[in-house]
Amino acid sequence: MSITSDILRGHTEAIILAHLLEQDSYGYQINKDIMKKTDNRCELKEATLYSAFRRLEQAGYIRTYWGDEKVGARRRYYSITEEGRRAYQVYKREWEEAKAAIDKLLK
Amino acid sequence: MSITSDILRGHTEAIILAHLLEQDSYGYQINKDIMKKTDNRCELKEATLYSAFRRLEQAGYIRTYWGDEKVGARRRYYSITEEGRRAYQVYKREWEEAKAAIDKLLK
DNA sequence: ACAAGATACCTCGTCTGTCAAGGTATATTT
DNA sequence: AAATATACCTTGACAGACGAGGTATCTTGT
Repeated sequence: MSITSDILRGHTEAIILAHLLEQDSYGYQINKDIMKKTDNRCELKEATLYSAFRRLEQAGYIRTYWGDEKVGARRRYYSITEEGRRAYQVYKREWEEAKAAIDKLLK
Repeated sequence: MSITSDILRGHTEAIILAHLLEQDSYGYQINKDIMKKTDNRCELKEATLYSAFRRLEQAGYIRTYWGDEKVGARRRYYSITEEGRRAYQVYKREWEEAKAAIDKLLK
């Protein structure tokens, strides 16, 4: 069973930042990683992903640069900024709180 | 800190059903209960609540009737149906899965 | 007596994130 | 030569949340 987008909603940015915390990456790869890590239960659709990238960049949480692939399609890499790291900590704490609250409500 | 609506989104219906599992209730009361149970961290806004009621009724998960208050404002009560109970179990399982998945993604 | 606040219901229109559908280009496999 | 995988992107529609507004009743403080 896959996880509905309404449940994932609001976590997209945190999920992306969490990935960039480990290492710089690019859209296609991030997408694949998320699916793999969750046994295909979470899938961020491309359009969703790219709009999240725009928001994160706008907010100054990520920076972007083009990879220098000699071969194959070009890749746009993303890296997390200091501000992004701080934002991630907030997202993370929000998640912990939300988790506790929802657990209390869904007995 | 309060929980953003984007994080709560997708759980509204489950939260309402969970309440009706315990006992029949009405909008205003449900709203208060949710806030109390979560120390004011979760607040479903009225408009949100009522639109969820409409959806749940449409889906056949809840039934509604007017209370017979002799005094005070009239109350519209909601009660969960058998179908609603089954739906709740699905919502609940979805939540457990989503929780596990997001926990994996937000290290 | 009157105002303010709490209880209780509701609707309309706006906003925002998701995503289906469409597009481009390159490399590899059949 | 066609299909598949990699890799990027945009547009427009949709759905859920909610701010702002409304109605009516009862209680409390002054």
